[in-house]
Amino acid sequence: MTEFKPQQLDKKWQQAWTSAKAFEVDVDPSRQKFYCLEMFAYPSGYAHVGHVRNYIIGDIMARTKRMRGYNVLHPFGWDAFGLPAENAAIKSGTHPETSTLDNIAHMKGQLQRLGISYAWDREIATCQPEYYKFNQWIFLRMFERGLAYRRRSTVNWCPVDETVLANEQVIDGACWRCGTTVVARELEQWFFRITAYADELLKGLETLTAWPEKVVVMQRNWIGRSEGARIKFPVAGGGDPIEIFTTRIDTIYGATFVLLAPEHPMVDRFAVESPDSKAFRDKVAKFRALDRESRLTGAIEKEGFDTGRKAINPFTREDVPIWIANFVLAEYGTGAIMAVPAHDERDFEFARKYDLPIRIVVQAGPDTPSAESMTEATTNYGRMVNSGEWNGQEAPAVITKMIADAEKRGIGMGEVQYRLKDWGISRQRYWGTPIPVIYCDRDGVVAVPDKDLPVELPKVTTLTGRGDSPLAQVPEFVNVKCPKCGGPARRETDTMDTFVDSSWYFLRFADPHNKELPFDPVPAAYWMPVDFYSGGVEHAILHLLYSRFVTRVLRDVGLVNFDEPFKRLLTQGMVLKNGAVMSKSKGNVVDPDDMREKYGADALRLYVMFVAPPEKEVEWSDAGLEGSFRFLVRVWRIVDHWCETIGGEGMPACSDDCTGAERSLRRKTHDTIRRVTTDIEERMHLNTGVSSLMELVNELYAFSDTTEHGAPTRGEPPVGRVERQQTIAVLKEAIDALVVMISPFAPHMAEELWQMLGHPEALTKTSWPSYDPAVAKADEVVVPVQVNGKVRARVTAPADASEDQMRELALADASIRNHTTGRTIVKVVVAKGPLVSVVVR
RNA sequence: GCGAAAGUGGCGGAAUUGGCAGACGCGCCGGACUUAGGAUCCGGUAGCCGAAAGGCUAUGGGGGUUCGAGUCCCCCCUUUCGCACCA
Repeated sequence: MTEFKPQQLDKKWQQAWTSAKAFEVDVDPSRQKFYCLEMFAYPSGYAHVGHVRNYIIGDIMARTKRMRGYNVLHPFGWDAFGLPAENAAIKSGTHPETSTLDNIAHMKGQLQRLGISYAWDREIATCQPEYYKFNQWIFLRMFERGLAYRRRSTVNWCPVDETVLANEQVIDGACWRCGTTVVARELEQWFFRITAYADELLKGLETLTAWPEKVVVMQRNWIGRSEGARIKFPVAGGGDPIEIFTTRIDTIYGATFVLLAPEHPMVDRFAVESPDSKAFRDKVAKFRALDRESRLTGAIEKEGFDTGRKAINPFTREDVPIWIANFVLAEYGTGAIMAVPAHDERDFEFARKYDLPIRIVVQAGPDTPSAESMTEATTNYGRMVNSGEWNGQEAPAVITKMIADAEKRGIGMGEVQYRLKDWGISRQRYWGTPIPVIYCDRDGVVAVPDKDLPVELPKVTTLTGRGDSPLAQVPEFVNVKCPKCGGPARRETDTMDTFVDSSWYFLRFADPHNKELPFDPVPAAYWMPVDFYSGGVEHAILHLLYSRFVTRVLRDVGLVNFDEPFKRLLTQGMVLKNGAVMSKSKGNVVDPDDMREKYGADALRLYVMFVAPPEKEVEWSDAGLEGSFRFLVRVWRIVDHWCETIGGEGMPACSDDCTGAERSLRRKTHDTIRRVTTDIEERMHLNTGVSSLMELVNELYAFSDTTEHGAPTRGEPPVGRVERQQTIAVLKEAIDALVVMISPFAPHMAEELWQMLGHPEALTKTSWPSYDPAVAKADEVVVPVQVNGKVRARVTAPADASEDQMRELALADASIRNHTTGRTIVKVVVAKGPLVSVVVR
């Protein structure tokens, strides 16, 4: 009897794997590859069980696929740039690089102690010049293609902290740090033209059949494609016409006024031309401020005012008033809309408030409400009325015709609008990738030549969090010679959004040490795309959309030969403690190191997989962890009990000469192989995979009870011995399979047991057991028999019984006869399952 | 407000294609072993009626389709998540 000492086994086998380089891999075109990836980590300093759940999920997949014969790439890295490290530096004075590298070292240790099977030779950290050099390289390729460009844009600005805030850092319109109301500020910003790929990103979603539907829908909505028309409304009194965007040109005869966003360029002209331009301007200014706040805080009362000007509806040729409204968005469409109060809820609300005319032009139902009596807009498609020559036609068919008509008359055109906007990547921050651009008075915006990459981040020692970009305060960094003319020039001092770093790191893993290119196309073509990607659903849009975009850009650059980087996606649920997400500030963190010290890495791994399916949120339970530990001890004990008798090489294989109990154990073994394999590989239901293994263990205990020495008990258990060769063979088959299949979950224990069973080769080199359907097939089946939908009896039938045989057996059963005598049998259904259903009257 | 997902024992959860509801685990109850048991092994455990055999009721609520519904359809309730004036 040997004792299960998980802490010792953890160390022993982790060292063995490292020195054997068990998880390092190379390109091997003769073998099928499998790229298993978990979203890399922000090095916050410690990983709690919520984080490591994701890594364990990936590790189950990686370890299983390895034993299933695949050449498995399973790398890990660090999303090492970012605000928290910089903010910590402002507070504590520790340089972000120091704290980041310390954090990485600690977290790496945590993951290694959990036995996650990473190819650590491929580890990357985005804050290393060797990595971010290629952020810059990719930026330059995008710059060359016009996909990286500069323009003024409005940002969130905190006037007290004197810095730009990301949208997520604005809480109810105020700065998250000091509570000051955020103001809009115009800044020159770099953008990536993701909108150029909008249609492609949308279409590509259709190919992502192994992604959660939810994520696909979120991306689709985020891209927000809508087809419509751009229509010109001439302004009475001359000048440029107002262009509006609409998806409902079929309602244009009901457009009784036009609305402009407060930021619309024409507003300033109207203000100048207004009789009281000061009052006009004041009202606009109020709206502009209000509008910004409304978008940050949510809903706000619709307000507007009449400009006093008129536009001409190009279809009705009527004069319609032009108003300015706070709910019209400047950044969507043309920043101007035609208002159709009868058929748009928002326009209806606005028209009622300001007593503007309402005209019904679509008859959606049999009732015809009057404009005066209607209480809400009717937004459905329907038959057109009050629409001149178009009367009687119906949307959506008529929409194409009307757009064609508008095009013919030169007053408009069909147009597609997206909700998706270009990706602003400038950050007025220190801890990120410098944007590789130089500004020269003579040559303007000049790209840093490839040979000068990387533009290294200088070591700034005093970070205050105030003022503009910290890099602007480093003269040695800022002042350079223009690469074109050699004259004095200035470097760009903004850094890149860290989402740039994470939008291609999965490609770098294919070739992580390349000094010339982000990666060589050949290994990338072998390893990519990622076959299995898991991570938090919070990245459903940003990271995953950016990655899909950058992958396509690199395809157009010629580095990759596919469109979609992630074949299968799993969004794992969070681990809660006391009903809340774990966080340092809440003090409800479960530290994997504590759990591991108490129960060992395997029990923790097993518990986290057993408690619920990976997608689901779970509540942490110490008792549950204890239960998983007990199960491992139970496995240990039964294997230990038998290993002397069944272990070693050259043992006989199972034959057909089985007793009933042996048959039944073999059946269970093979059925378990089938279930566990599909649970892991196909369904990713790791919890039911574990429960199948538990059933097999229960069966092994029961089987052991039938042998002369009984099941193992604590104290002085007898070593399990049997004489019969077939019993030994059947036990060996079951126990070997059990140990291999439990190894993804409990790799340290499994390796030790495998060794105790006398196998000379490490488990990491072993093949997954194969499933024999003939063995798993039962000799006889229990057939439930229903009478009028209720199970009244169970009859035993041969496994290959015909429908007729089953029907006869069912009707002959005594208790079924009790339910059928004196009644008429209307129908007997024999269903697959099998199951017999009798209908009586 | 709109959209999506979910709701199953005391608890976490199973039920793969419309076919035996509650696998597996936690907890609880009992037995064995024991000086002892908070260890281990074995057994029981949805609720109600019944001595038992057996029966009845049960997958948020109400209807429906079907020989048969946790699963499909309609209405309602609750929870969670996403979007939130995108014209």
